Amino acid sequence: MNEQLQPLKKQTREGKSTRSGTQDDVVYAHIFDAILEQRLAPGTKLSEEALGEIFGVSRTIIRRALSRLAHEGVVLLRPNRGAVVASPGAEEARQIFYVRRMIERAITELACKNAKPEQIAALRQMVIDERDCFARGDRGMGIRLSGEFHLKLAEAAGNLTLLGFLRSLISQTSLIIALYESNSRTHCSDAEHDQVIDAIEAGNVEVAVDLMMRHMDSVDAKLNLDGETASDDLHAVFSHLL
Amino acid sequence: MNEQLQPLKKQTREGKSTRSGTQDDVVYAHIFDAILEQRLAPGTKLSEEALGEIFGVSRTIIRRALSRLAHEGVVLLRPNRGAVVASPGAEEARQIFYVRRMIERAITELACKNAKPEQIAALRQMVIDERDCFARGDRGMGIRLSGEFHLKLAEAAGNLTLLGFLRSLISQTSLIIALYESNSRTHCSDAEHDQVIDAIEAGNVEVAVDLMMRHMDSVDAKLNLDGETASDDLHAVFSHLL
DNA sequence: GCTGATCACATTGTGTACAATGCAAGGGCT
DNA sequence: AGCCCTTGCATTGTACACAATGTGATCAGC
Repeated sequence: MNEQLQPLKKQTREGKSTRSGTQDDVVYAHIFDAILEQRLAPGTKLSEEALGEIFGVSRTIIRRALSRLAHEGVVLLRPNRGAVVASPGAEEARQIFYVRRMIERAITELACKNAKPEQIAALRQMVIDERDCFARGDRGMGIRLSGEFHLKLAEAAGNLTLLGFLRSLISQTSLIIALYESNSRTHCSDAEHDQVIDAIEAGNVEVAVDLMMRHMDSVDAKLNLDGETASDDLHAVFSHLL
Repeated sequence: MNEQLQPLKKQTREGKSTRSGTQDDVVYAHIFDAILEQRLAPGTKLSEEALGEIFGVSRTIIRRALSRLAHEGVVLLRPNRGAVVASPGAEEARQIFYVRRMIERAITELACKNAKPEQIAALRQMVIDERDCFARGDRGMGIRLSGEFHLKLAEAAGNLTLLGFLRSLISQTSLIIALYESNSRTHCSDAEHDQVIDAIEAGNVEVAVDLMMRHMDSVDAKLNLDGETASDDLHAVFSHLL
């Protein structure tokens, strides 16, 4: 998925990001994907020079990308110490899930009111893509597509602020899932996504919210935040107060 | 509070921000304050070079500060076109208030459970400071102190994610208040803040949440988002599709 | 032998120069 | 006279060089 390490000098690939140019979007996306796909373990140091050499850009670009990632909570930026992949502890994870649940509830309610038919169609397509991805066994991509489904839903809700918040939440949630997932089963079971769409299309707010909440339940039911997380947790503790 | 426009070269003032060095914090705070105090009108172009000369730092610092401000929604960063002070439209403002109401409800609930006595004491002190500020007629400072009260409350709630979100929301809310406020009366009436603290200290969740929601009501009751906002709104429209 | 400080290296923070892009004014053409 | 193209300027985007800071190792002292 990311074997091209050429200079990628003037890649005009059009991302839908709101940022400045184009290059930092690419770098940002690559690092982000790498984290979600667990090719970058939490606590890993992200050297600016090394990344710059890898992507063929200067540290300026890397720095911007890291800054964005830090603001979204998937990277920890320590002054004069460099950046590391964030490693949220169990308590932090619980807090993030608490907020996400709240946001998702609001989004579901709003989506019932405001979702347009074309947006619902797009959502259904996303579920299909997601299913394909899981069928192919592409784990990292699956996590990301699950996230994008929820983002699309937030888009349909029509509240830009909520959309922005959810983007940040999903980034961190994905990281947490990658960290604490106990069962290797599907993460967001596509059936649940489908059911939510049905309820939204029918405009049934009560059912839609209930389904979404159950969906959230099933997500963090797959995590074992309570128990000890073996060496990972210990390592996380150390890198945390470091 | 911000009259010093000397080079401020090596100011070692220790901010509690999570960012990198120290300088961009200062620049960030100054620009932010200027926006809240309406010394920078919405739509105003924020030239990097000009700001750099004003603050005696290079464009690098300015750029970082603008990036932060953009991420918080008080500045709009247009690729290759520079940065301008954000000018949220009425609908955008309504969405922001909707989300803020939701977040504040959650924070109030959590604060009832988790607030420690020392934090409550700090909150009471903030109300006093706030009152002083309004008594002195310092409008911009008053708006910011009102915001900091809510932030302190979020801190007491003990959820870092909510705290981060509220920070962003307050920034934008303050901007909106500065834009759409109709009455020149007090913004967050300190009496309301005091009542909320009372309820939280008593651990009465129902009352606390109810008071907070009334507080929110009284805040956006002072805004006239519905009617035409005279020339300001028109100007906003133009700078928006620009 | 272990603890302590000092020095060298590596990495990040900042400033500046150059390149690219967008905008505006002026002139030529229709 | 109006429209379009070209050219020049202003501003942002990027890269690089220097300065500051943190880290680790070596060595002296207890």
